[in-house]
Amino acid sequence: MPELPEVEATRRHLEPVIVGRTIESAAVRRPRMVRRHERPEDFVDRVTGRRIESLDRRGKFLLAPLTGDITWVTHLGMSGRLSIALPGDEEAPHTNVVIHLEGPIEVRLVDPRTFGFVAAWTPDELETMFRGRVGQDALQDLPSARELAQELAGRTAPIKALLLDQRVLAGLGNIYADEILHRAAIRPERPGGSLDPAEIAALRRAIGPVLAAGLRHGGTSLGDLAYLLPDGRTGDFLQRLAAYGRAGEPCRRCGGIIQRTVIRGRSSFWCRGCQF
DNA sequence: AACGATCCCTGTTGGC
DNA sequence: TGCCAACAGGGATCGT
Repeated sequence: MPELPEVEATRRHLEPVIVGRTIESAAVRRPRMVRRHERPEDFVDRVTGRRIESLDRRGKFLLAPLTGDITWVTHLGMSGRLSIALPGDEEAPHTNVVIHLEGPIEVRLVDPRTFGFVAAWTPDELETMFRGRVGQDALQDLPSARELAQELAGRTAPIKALLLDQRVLAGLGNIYADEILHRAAIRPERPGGSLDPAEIAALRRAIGPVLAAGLRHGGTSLGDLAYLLPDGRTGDFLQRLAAYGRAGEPCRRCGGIIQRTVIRGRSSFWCRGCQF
């Protein structure tokens, strides 16, 4: 499922192809995929005729500023995928939004579970939507250990839940949160405020390498809902996971058995032997 | 304010 | 073998 590394892999794949091109039209096949607009047509109207100035990312959001102060925003949800195609290419099932660019080429949003979405926002709307909802990017703008300590101070929620909270840190999802906690040797159910400075430092140090490894291996793929790179390759990071999905298997670090517990309704995998 | 539960959605999985 | 309930999860929303 697309977390920060998968979204960044998508960004890097699309950027050289779509930046500088003008959006000629857009088609919304699943109205639900357009969020924060009164009508799906409002999204279409807002993006049509504008040129893509860049392709950026914040957390799991892809941001494409367009000429005329509108930003095309895309979130992949949990099963979303963006691909480049030529008009006439066979469409994958669940192709829910198609952006037609000059060329002509198409950007297709395929998303079976429709948890993803697109929107087109003004700078004010973007600011309003992100303020209080999306924190600093976990890869490009990682907060210092001191800043993290301030975020965690006094918090009673499990550190796992806080890592998933996009306001604390933007970009982590269930898989990478578990991997980061394993690398940092911290149990997921520990109250955020119970972490001492050394543990917070270890947690912070674990974030970069885990995300970089995910990015290096092309993202994580899970079964048939596999995250697919835009050109169709599957990532091989799944086989390299240390904790996620490995309940009952031996820990690669200490040989202990990986446990599965449910935190905030989400599966959490951790090692009883080396996470404290 | 912080926290936890619930809901949305559909393809896959696992148990009988 | 076949069927169906359970499961997966990011983010919005709501109740406490």
